[in-house]
Amino acid sequence: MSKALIIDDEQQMRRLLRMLLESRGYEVCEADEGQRGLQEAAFHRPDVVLLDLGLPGLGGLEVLKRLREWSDVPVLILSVRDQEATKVQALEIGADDYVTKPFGSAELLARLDVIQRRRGPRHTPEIIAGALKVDLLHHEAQIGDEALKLTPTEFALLKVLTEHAGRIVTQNQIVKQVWPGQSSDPSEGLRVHINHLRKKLGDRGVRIVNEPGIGYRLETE
Amino acid sequence: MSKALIIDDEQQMRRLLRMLLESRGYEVCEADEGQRGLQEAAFHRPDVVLLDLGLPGLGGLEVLKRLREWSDVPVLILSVRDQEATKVQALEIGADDYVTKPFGSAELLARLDVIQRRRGPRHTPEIIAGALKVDLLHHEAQIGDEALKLTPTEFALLKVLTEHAGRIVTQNQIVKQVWPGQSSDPSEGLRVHINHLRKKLGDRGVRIVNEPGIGYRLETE
DNA sequence: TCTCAGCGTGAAGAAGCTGTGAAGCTCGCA
DNA sequence: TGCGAGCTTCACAGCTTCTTCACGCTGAGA
Repeated sequence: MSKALIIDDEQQMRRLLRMLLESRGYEVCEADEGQRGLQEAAFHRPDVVLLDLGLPGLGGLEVLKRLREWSDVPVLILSVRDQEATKVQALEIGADDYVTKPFGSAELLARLDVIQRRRGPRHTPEIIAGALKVDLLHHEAQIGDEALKLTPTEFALLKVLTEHAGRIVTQNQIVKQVWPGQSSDPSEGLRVHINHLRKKLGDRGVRIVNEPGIGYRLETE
Repeated sequence: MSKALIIDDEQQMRRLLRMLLESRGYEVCEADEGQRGLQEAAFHRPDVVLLDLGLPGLGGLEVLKRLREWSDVPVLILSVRDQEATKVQALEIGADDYVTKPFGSAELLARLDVIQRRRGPRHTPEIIAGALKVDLLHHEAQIGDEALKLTPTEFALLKVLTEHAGRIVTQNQIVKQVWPGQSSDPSEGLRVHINHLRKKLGDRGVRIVNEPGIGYRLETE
């Protein structure tokens, strides 16, 4: 699942974009101002950034320039300005696309797909913790050179734990990510899946530790 | 120096584009019709393609689709049509950008730079995995010396699996690549085509393994 | 020692997914 | 118009995975 960062000062627009992106399965974070946008980008490591040009304070182009100093993340510019010079400038600084408001939602989503697709097929997103490697693109996990055969739920569970390896993840956080949009409480089933996962991890230097009353923590040697 | 291929039926437009591109230092080749465009692409191996949608005969979208079967070359669509549905379709099939005529020349050049910035073209018209060879240019597949007689859908399916041979490809990824720009859900039919493909592969050291709830994996000996 | 909340574990039914044959549909072609 | 190849849809059996339940264990607190 991809993470998107919206940097736009208009709340209306942020809400619209959030709805659009979430309907596509994106995980969304927002910033209403340039400086904060850069912080969010550094913290959340989004897979794609939607950047408004007309920001107060630190302008959109300036944000883009600073972002490009340390990140290759695909950036789509949103702007009311339809002047060619502005577009060219943004694209030259390192934007991946430039869409003028108002825009069609389907086109926006399609262009988002394109700029992420273009990132290069060789780059496979993966999380590593000790000897454990979780390959998000191929839905595969392995310890050392040995592949783990996991069911979809077990994989999602391991992913959450590995993302925060070494730190406690609360049951609430786990349940929210593994069973999104669930109304009934699956924390009963969580125990069962933790059990299965532990068996499959075996005794190979990766273990799941319970923190009573709080949640679980993934430990590696 | 980059090579650019222009596929457009209007001579006026071709001349304009050629001037523009050559002023930027591109080496330019042209085609006035879709079929010829594909031949030129295979022969000259351009670094970027400018494709007009309104081609007579083989339409622009069809050209794009066929090109994408064996090449990752960046493609910029030029069109007089400004309808969102058309744009979305083109982008989903594999276009890298979509510019409506009339366009600003500086913007066009900037967008050309962008789409070349990221991707290294795949100029390998065949994929090999174990005893299996998939020839993308000629639409042929063979195991050992024995040719497989495949339908277009089966070929596309085998192509996706072979590109990631040994690794899981999710149903989502498969569907996106085999049925690009499809709105209805063909994952029902996916099972059927997998079934056909398995029968044609037979027992010759190449098999398709299901990973329940996730996708499929091509295994070779 | 008793009680109780939280956790681990096995088992079984429910729910969902896959393989497969067959029927219906579309489209190009003669 | 009829034909055939290929694609899609449907139904259903068999299998995998998920959920639920029951029960035992442990450690903290009274």
